[in-house]
Amino acid sequence: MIKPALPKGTRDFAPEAVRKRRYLFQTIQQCFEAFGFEPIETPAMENLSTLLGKYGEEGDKLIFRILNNGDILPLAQRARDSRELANLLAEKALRYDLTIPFARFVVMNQHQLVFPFRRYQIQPVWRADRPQKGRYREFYQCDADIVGSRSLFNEVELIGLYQEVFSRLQLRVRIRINHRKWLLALAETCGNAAWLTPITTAIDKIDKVGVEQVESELREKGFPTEAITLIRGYLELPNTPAEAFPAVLQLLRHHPAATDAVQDVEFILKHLSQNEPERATVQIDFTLARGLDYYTGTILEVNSEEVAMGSLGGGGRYDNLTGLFGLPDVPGVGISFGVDRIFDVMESLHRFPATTHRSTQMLWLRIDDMLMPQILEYVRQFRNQGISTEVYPDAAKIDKQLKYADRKGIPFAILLGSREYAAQVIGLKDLRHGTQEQVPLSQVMQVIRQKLQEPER
RNA sequence: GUGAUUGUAGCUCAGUUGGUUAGAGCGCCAGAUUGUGGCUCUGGAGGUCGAGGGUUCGAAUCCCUUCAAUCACCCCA
Repeated sequence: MIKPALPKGTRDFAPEAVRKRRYLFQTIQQCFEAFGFEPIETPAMENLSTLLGKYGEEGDKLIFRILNNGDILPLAQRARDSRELANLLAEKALRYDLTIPFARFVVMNQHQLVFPFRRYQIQPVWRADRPQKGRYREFYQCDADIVGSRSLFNEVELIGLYQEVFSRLQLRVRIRINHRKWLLALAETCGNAAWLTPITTAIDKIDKVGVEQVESELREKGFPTEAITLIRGYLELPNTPAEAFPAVLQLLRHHPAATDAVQDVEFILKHLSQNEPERATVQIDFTLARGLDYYTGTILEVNSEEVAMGSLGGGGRYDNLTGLFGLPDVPGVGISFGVDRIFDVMESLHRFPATTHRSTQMLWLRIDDMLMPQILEYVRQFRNQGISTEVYPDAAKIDKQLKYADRKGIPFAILLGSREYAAQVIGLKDLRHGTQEQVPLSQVMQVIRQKLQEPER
């Protein structure tokens, strides 16, 4: 016997979880559609070469590779080390995110698409990460991107989209915004543009480890004292727009990139809707880094205000994503929703609406098989009316049948046995209140339909 | 890739310095009630104590190895 088990970091979803997840997908999808985004889908697997090198060195390690079919031994023998071996034996890989496959899609379909192209995509992605809280090896992303436009109104739109979705889900979140050009200007002001990556990965940790740790990490990596002083100043920048913009410009000595970034972020904040106070707040966070190498402008990240959890979504602007696939000068900006984490947050806050539970509305009990033809006919009629209906299949005791209805949360059970038939009625039992009434056979459809429309008490 | 913690019934967990036949609650099945769920009562089924090895007269308990899960780091949604 094989012990039943799942691969690490993957999950089954029971009926209730699927209903709740669908609620999230539907909410997000409705918002995407309301904002005029169009759906696309791409394959679960891509050519390995499409994905390699797009997510940084760490990212490459986390790509799930698909072993080639056929006789792999001769190929394997040509490899000189395990890295080469891996690339020889796998030509395909599972997609790591939705953005790179989207870039490939845009290049391959560039002549058919209408630009600026707004697309959304809701599909699973796979990462060979070690799983932990809020982190899975198979999870869904819901992406919305706008490509073919440099306008900052796109950023304004996408932030509005975040606000709309989380407002509909009744989750309190904080949207943080930063700009890659500030980080670039910081690196250059420190003396070396190549320091961008070590600086950003170091300061990204500030929330967790604090300023001291960040500084000691930089010192260990051999950063000069002046650079560390500058970075400390950067970390201590105020975050209200009125103070932040002059301060960052002064700190970075009016570096042209820093000036660009100030203009961009100022523009975006100015155009965000101001008169809806219940919406998620947007705040400048100079320490927000985000790993993915392709971002060049604005970067965004969403966090719950209510539950400690990794980010619920993120995104940013990339000015040359399709350039990697031979189509230069297609700027874009996009955001992603992490449904699996949003699910965990909603679940821990019991924030799913009650309507996600119910499925079957009524159960017809199997009491007297002589009457089953008639029961099946009623069932057919109710189903045609869109009322979700079941018949208990086994000739079990009534209490077992009722227990089934109770456990499944079915609100109504209907008894039609020989006694009822003799009186030309059915027994209509309301499981929620424990009441039962008799309804004449001639009025069954009418009375029950009315019952189901009554508001729940 | 690195580190820590935990593995006992379907689930959540007890289990004494190593000592007889490993327990509880919940759940499941049956009965009390041959046509009425939830509540109650009675009874029953269900265990390779994660796996393998070692120490011992004797191991769920001590030691070693291994596997798995969880959490944290790195990184990320």
